[in-house]
Amino acid sequence: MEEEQALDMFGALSQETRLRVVRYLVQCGTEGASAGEVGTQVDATSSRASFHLSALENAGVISSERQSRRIIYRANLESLGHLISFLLNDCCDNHPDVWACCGMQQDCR
Amino acid sequence: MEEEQALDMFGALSQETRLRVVRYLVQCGTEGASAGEVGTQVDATSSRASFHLSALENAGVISSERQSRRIIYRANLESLGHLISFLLNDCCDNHPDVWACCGMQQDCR
DNA sequence: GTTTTAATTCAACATTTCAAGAGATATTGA
DNA sequence: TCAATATCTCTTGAAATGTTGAATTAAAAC
Repeated sequence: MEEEQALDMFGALSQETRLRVVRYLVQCGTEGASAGEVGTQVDATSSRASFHLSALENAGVISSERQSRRIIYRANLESLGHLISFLLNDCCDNHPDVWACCGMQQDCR
Repeated sequence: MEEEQALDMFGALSQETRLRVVRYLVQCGTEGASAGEVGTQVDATSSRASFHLSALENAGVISSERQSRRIIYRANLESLGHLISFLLNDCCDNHPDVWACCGMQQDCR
């Protein structure tokens, strides 16, 4: 993963409402959820939800698809995985202590 | 890990200079590095380095220790590990697809 | 075509963050 | 104590971010 995208993703995840959105969308799985549903779930007005959804989409954390009059958002599990990999490998240099704090053995890859 | 600390850590990591600081400090290992060294390494003025170092310390990403006239900073590998664990478990609900993108098998814990 | 629903965009404002430099504080050694 | 070194704090101004409500676009139903 490019450093630039990692920075964008960290920025996207560093906001309470957006983190709640991500969690909710991960729960929703492949079904995803419409902008309206997401807004209701995270207790945000429609414009606020829209603002944060597009911030998350720009950072690559989630993706969207139009389905008739609604727009369905889904968590982008692939890029979230890549972000974790970036943290673990690029930033933390694959350090055993970091692995240990994740509850993993280093030889499990 | 508390959500609040995760938010703080994501915010701390979402800035280019600070991410560079973290990477450098991880490289330095238990030895750590002084504020001056870090500033030189990441090409920042002393006040800027100090500003970002304290932001990182407040977020719990790094820790510091005074050694006579210098202050030695070290990466906090434990909290970085916890952050990864938070992403993997709390946010991504331990989803197999996320594990796959990290290059790991799910049964390796 | 008009209305309804879903979502986005825009403008305004407040808040936060960042960079740079000047000055303050703490530690050491002469 | 005084000078030198290392680091932090404060201030300033510029830029980015977050919230709100109103206006706008898009699709569907009548």
